[in-house]
Amino acid sequence: MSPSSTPRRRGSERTLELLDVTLSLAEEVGYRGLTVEAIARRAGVGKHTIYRRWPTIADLLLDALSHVWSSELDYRSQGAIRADLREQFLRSSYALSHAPLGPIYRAVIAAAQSDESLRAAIHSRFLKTVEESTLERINLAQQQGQLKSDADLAAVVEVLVGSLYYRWLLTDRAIDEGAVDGLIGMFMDAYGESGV
Amino acid sequence: MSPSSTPRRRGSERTLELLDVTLSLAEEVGYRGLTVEAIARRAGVGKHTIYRRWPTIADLLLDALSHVWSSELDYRSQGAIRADLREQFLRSSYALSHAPLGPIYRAVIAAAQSDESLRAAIHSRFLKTVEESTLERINLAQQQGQLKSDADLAAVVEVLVGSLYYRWLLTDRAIDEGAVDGLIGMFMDAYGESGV
DNA sequence: ACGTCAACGGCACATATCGTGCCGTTAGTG
DNA sequence: CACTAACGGCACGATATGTGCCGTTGACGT
Repeated sequence: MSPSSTPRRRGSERTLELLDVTLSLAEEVGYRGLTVEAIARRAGVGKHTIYRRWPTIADLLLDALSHVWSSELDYRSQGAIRADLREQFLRSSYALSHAPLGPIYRAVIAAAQSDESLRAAIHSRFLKTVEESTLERINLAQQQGQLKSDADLAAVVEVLVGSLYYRWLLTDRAIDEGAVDGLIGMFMDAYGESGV
Repeated sequence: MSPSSTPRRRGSERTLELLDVTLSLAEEVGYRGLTVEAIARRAGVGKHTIYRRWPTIADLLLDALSHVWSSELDYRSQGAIRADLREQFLRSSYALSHAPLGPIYRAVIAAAQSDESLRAAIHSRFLKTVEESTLERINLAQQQGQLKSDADLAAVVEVLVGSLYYRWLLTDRAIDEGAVDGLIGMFMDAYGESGV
């Protein structure tokens, strides 16, 4: 055969290839297609090649999430707190609502409902990061006098993040600009220093 | 045989029996045991008897949820808004965190992540009720002058409910008195009329 | 250039679940 | 007492999981 057909066996390159196949499956068939069999089939790979790398499909999906999500997490931190939150929430919400991140994340969260340690893994690998970066950003705003100084911001962050995830996971309402503006408006009404 | 052994075939009584078996399975083996096969096996019933009543397991679980949840939804509405919210949130959180409601609800929510219409069904059958009854209670408080008159309470309710569900579904933090008091404290700080 | 060996693809297997079909039995109705 | 629908039990095909086996391939050291 000509060298055009893909050569086999490439160690860690195979790993990236499998992550890409996982992402493209999520693009095309969504949550339902994210099985070990389907991924192996599409990748032209034995199931062992997947199980050798990830003990369960959840671990694969967690890595696939990391692979696609890294650029979404950091705040730009350059403008007013209201504008920065708005941009960050809209960007995150867009990612949640579209392939490939949306279907994969949904699949992991669904699986986590029957696996407490997976729930903890999701929280420590993703949600904790979201909470912490948001906390840093509003802590900065508080230091700059844009927020009341007596607010318990750590608790506030959980409420902000929770509100978005609730809407995403459990309602059929979109996380649109109206929803984000409403949430941030509420936050600023409650904690913004008047006049900011 | 003596009449002591259960007679077969009882129409709508069988339906209630199946709901009870579903609840007891959730008690004992949790989320993982909630399969049609397992329920049929424990009930000593052919699978048809289940499929004849509910097109999918999700529909069965929705009915089982209704069966066990009806008494948890209504506010007592007799005290101060802060105390009423506290009691209601703690009661709901306890139900979410314990069998049989917790495992069944988790199973339905997991299934709903791959089924948009199921997500809508959950929202309209349960979450909408929760949101509405909470909204009614804090609307009453607003009319009684316990809350600021310009607050957008409908949006606030989504945030309150979302915060509890987020913690329940996606973190390993318990919804304890501290969490509830923190949430309500934030709500009252933001919207309570000073001195209430 | 050649050997070695782990990674690999392909296949099969045991197990579990889903949803459906069939059949003989049983309970409620007229 | 006969009729009929609901029923329990069983089997089936389809699909997924996780593991085992086998022959092949490619990267690496010598």
